[in-house]
This record gives sequence, C-alpha cells and structure tokens, in this order.
Amino acid sequence: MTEAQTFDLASIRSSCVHCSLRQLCLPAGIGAEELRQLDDIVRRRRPIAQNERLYRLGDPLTAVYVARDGAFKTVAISESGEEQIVGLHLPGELMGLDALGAGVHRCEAVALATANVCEVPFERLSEVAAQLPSLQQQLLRVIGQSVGRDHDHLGMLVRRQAVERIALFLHGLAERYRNIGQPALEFRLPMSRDDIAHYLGLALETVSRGFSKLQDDGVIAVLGRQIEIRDSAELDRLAHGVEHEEPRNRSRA
Amino acid sequence: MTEAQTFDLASIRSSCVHCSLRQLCLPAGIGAEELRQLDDIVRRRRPIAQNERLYRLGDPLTAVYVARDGAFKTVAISESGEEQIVGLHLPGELMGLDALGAGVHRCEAVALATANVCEVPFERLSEVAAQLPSLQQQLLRVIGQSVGRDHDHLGMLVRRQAVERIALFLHGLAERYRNIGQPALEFRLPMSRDDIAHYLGLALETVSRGFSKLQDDGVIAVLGRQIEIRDSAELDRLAHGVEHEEPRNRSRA
DNA sequence: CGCAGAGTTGATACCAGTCAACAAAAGTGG
DNA sequence: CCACTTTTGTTGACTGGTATCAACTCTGCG
Repeated sequence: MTEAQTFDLASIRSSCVHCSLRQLCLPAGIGAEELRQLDDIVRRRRPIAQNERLYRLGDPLTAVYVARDGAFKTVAISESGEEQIVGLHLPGELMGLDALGAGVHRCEAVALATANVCEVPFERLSEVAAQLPSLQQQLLRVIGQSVGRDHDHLGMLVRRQAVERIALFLHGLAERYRNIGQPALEFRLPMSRDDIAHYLGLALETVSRGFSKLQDDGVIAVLGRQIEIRDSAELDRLAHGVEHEEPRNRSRA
Repeated sequence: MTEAQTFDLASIRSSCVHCSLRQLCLPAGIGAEELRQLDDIVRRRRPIAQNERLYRLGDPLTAVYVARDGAFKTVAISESGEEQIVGLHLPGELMGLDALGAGVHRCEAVALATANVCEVPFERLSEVAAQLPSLQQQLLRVIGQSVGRDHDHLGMLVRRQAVERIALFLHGLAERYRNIGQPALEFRLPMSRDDIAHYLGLALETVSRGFSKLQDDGVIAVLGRQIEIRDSAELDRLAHGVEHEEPRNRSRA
C-alpha cells in the first residue's frame, strides 16, 4: 500500500519536535535551537521485528536507544548460560546504559513486539551534551530514572512473595503506561508468562497461578495477555504488602 | 560548621592527585590541569561516624559522594516501612546517583563504619564536566559501573538459593577488594549478618547457616566478621551455580 | 486435522522463613 | 575489674510457599 509506505516514510522522517514522547525523552526541557542539534544526530531505524536484538552481549557501545512504540527486554546471560531479565523498557525509556561502564554491552536488548527505535550515536551525544547544558542535564536525569527503575525492580525481588511481586509488577506497569499517556487500567502485557517469570524471579507456573488468584479475588481480569485492573486500591494494598506486615506492628503496639 | 572546617585541615588538603583511588574514581584518565579544576570543587568532609547518614530519603540532590575508606550501604524504605538494602559501596564507588532521576534522594546512605568521604557538589560537577570532555566521559563511565554493580546485585537475588547467593556475595566482595588493592582472600565483612541478609533478600538465620555450611565444607573460614577464603575455585563454582545447572547442559551435549 | 506454542491447573517435595532458645561479644556502670 | 545488660551471631524444630514434574486446555497455523 502506498499509503502505508508514505506513512512509514513519515515516521522515519518524524523528528523529536513532533514526537509524542518529547516531554519524557532526551528532548525534555531543552530549547528549540538545541532540539534541532539533537535531532540531527538521532537516527530513526526501520521497524525492529519481534525477537530481533538491538545489541548483543559483548557488542561495543556505539549508541543508546529509545523505543517510540513497542517494548523491549534486556537480558543478562550468566556464566552458566541462564538468562536473567534485568530490565523491561517501554517507549521513552533509555536502553543501552549497561555498556557505559566498560564500553561493552553486558546484556542483550530484545524486542518483545515489533518496535520503532531511535538510535542515538553515543560519541555524538557526548559531544553535543557537552555543548548544551540543558541536554547534559536531561541526559543525566534520564539515566537517573533508569537507575530508579532498576531499584524498583530490585524491590520486587527481595523477600516478597509471589502474588506480591505480581501485584507490584502490574502496579508499576500501569504507572508507566499512564506516564506515556496510555490506558493504565486496561492493557496488553507486552511479554509472555515465561518472560514475566524471569523478570520476577519466579517459575512461570507460579506467575500463572498468581494471575489466576488475583482474578479469583476480583482484583484483575485476565484473558491471555489482556489485563484489566478492576480493583486498583486492592492491587496497591497487595503490592505494598500490607496484610502480613501489619501483624508485626500490631504485636508491638 | 566553621569549627568543623578548621577541624581537619589535613584531610581537606589531601587532593585527588595524591589519592590512592585516583585511577578508579572520577579523576581517572584526565589530565593534570583538568585534575586541578576537579580538585577545586571536591570537598573533603570530616570523618563520618558509623550509622551516620550522608543523605536521607527525600533530601534534594546537592552532591554525589565517594568514600576514601570505610563502607556504606544505601537503604530504600518502602511505603510499608521495611528497609531494603539496594547497594553496598566500597571506597572509590560513587554514591548518590539515586537522586539523578527526580532531583530528590530515593534512599539513604548509611556509614557501615567510620569513613572519610569526598563530597562533589553536583551543580559544579555538571558545569566542570561540560567543559572537560575527559571528565564527562569518566563521569558517565563511573555511573555505568554503578549500574553494572546494581545488575550484579540483581543477579544475586533472582532464582538463586541461599548458599549460592552468599557465594556470589563473597566472590563479588573479594573482587571489589582486589580492585582497590586490598587483600581479597582475607578480609573483614563491613556489615552485620542482618545487613547481609537484607542485601541478599534472605533471613539473617539463613545467612548464618550459609556461612556455617561454607565453613564446614572447607570453602571459607569464618570468625564473626573475619572471613578467609580457603578454596577460591570451589567458591566460584558455587557462585556460578554449576552443580544444578550442569545437568541441563550435559543432556544437550 | 494434527501440531506446536502458550497458558492453566494439580500433586508432591524441599528450601528457607519463622519462632525459639542459646552462646558469644560488646558495651555500661558500679 | 567484674557483674550486668544489650547486641550480635549460632543452632534447632517446624511450617509454609514455591519449584518441580506432569497432565491437560486452548489458540492459532500450516
């Protein structure tokens, strides 16, 4: 279809100025002239297919990436060959920072669905950031947000039981969808049960059971990957682990 | 404050140039003249006492910190009030990055022992980094290393059993001590069993049992917080979870 | 129609959390 | 310096949550 092609062309051409994620991404808070400079170095890549990788373990750091749509997982591969999902990346969230330390990627970024990606050559980004204080500032802020998400992820894994982790996962996902202006109470999970399990440090059966339990309790409605949050308050309560933290405080007081 | 400043002139005088951590810290790879500029903005604070905090939850980001000796933990406090240790910081490792995202600290940095700290005012660091490409580069590298340590930490928590986590913990600690030129096979744990438990997402009893087991198996010798690694190879093997990952690989080959 | 992939559900075993008692070390005050 | 308390660490017994193995359902697809 010619219309589809022209549409595609448009999206390749589409600049940061017209991007709906502008306020969340690197361009946030920088001026018009500076935005043009940033725009010049950003390359929009053709759509990335599901399971395609943005970079692989051991690849030298050449660029950082931001998805405009779709979703990615970053997977670390341990010496013994097991895969561990270290991150989940929605549109507007920076990827590739794992290579900042050694100049070489420590994990692989895998597309969970067909996605469009902006690629920012790292060398050039450094140069431009050095000249544009507001861009430098925003770069550090975006990096910081990424660190924050890592900490949130960590918090899901430590001493939390299965339903709690799942509740935290859904809660966090909803919040992130809300941030990018997408429906937060009804969405499609971007990943399989297996991926969720790896992300949460659980067995996939446990994830499945958890979803079922939450559904039975009327907290959510699940149909495959389609999720509806029916009782947001209860989900929050479960996520913050109220029920079995209270007793300890009660016995004290 | 005034008396504090006169209090330790000597440590205030000590500059990055003479610091033994120079090659690991922000000054790594930057020239003599640039080093002087960085040195100008770094403030050396009087010793921090055990359990004293560098910053607290909600504090605005004013500076980033590097310990010259001692050790710190960073603690996240969840809505329900439980504490989660998100990081362990040895000399030369940057602290305070948790505030980059929102401009406000998400966790608290607590001294595990009396420590000397360099404080780098963040605003000034940004300014100077924008003018010194090699410093900007090194700043990003140090941030990247911090992200890498967070990922290593994550790897300890996911689907690993107790002794495995403890082995990974000791292995990682040894490596980090080696990096800063300290004995890697015999050292004092900078933290209590309780802290280790929170760091590894285990109950403190489980940590204690794990140490005992490793000692019984001749892998380490424990005496309170004093640790000696007796069988480094075996520790590595345990850390990388060979024994119950092998079968899968064997059945393949 | 059969097949493969994804997801659900059941039965069982085991690791680790919890409660509890004890031991050792480190402060505290006379 | 010694008795006391407090903190820190160790060990035991028991229970429960979750991994594991396994059977089954459901969907889409060639």
